[in-house]
Amino acid sequence: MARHARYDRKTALEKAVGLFWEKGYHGSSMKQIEQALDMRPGSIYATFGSKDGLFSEALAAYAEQGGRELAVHLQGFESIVEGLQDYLRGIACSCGDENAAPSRACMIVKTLLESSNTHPALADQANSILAAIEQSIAELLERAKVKGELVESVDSRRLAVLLQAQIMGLRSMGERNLDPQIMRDLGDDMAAILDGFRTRH
Amino acid sequence: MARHARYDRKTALEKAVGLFWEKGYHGSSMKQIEQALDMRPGSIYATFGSKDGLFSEALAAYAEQGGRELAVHLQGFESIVEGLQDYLRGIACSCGDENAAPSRACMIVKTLLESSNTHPALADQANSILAAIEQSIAELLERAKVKGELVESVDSRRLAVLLQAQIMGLRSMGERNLDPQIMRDLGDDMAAILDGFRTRH
DNA sequence: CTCCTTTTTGAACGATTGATCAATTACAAC
DNA sequence: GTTGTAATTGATCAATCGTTCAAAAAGGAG
Repeated sequence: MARHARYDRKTALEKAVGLFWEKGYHGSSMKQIEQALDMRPGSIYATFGSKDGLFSEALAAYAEQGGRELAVHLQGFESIVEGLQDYLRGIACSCGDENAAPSRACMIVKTLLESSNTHPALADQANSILAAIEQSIAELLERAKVKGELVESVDSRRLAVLLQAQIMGLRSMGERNLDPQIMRDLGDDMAAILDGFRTRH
Repeated sequence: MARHARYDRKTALEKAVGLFWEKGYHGSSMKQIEQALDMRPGSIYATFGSKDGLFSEALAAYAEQGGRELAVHLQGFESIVEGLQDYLRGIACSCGDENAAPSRACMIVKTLLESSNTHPALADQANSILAAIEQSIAELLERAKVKGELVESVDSRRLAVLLQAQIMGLRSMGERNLDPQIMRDLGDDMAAILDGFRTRH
């Protein structure tokens, strides 16, 4: 046997997520990456292959973590719909916090907009992730429908797209650094949109 | 007197908008800019000062054109609210067209997300433009309220933010290249949100 | 300790970045 | 045609880009 790696792959990836999420793909130079990961070029290339490879893995890690967070969040709610509504309000609130995260906007959307006409491989990856998220939301809504939380006429896929667009808009709006109260109101208003599809008791 | 400029400033700016809108700030190199504008570096720098200066002017031109398009669009409608609803549906439709525009997503939002943590000057400009658009929408909604199209309880500013977030989400979703019918449905659903604030006769 | 393997290092690579400027070209005035 | 002014050109700049690799360093096995 021989020397063991000084760097934990997972830890390094988390740091990469932080940098890429904050500055984007083109906005993060290898020099900044070396500093953020505290790794020298050779180690980075031996571990991740290329800047593209590192970014791709970072994006995947970001998406996975985001999915986990949503799942955990929903566990705290009896009602799926109320869980989703609170999720929207939570995003709106976190956009008020200063320095809570590297960026308020979603890294996946940032990647999609940055690379759609310059870096097809990254755009494809972002698109796949967004499609998967949409699918997850659609399944959640379908379950909510079966549970009787949503009216029978709801098209789960269609409502999922509407909901995903709300999240995109909300988090992009967060990048504007508006007054926290304005953001809270926006979160409430978006949550209220779902009320229009709920069953009343 | 002497030689007159071979290039029309306005025409050059339109071409710059096309390139920057498509590829973003970091994604557009001076070489590509030279090609797109059919101008050599010296002429570009003599006319616009720097890449930053050119981008800034291009972004302003984009915003102005967008504002004009909204105003023209609304002229075709008796009802302000119906005009806004049709505006949303129009965006959703144009996202279905292939190659209709350099990009489906909004150049202002692309700029905000790309530069918020890397290029403060550009981010500030994007933020100012978004604030101005929000203000315009708020004034439109206020007029609609006075006209009796919207219920008395509507907070124009707050609804303007919700509406702007819809546009952001809708156009970002457009970048996903979804089925045109899905996009049309999304446009309809977003337009329907406004119905909740309308007065019924 | 001596080997052997693996990881880390940091100098260096060619390519490309945004930007500059002296030389050239084109036009208007006289 | 000559002159004067302004615009255009394209080679060229230093800096930075992502990437490579030979050499050094760090452990486990014998």
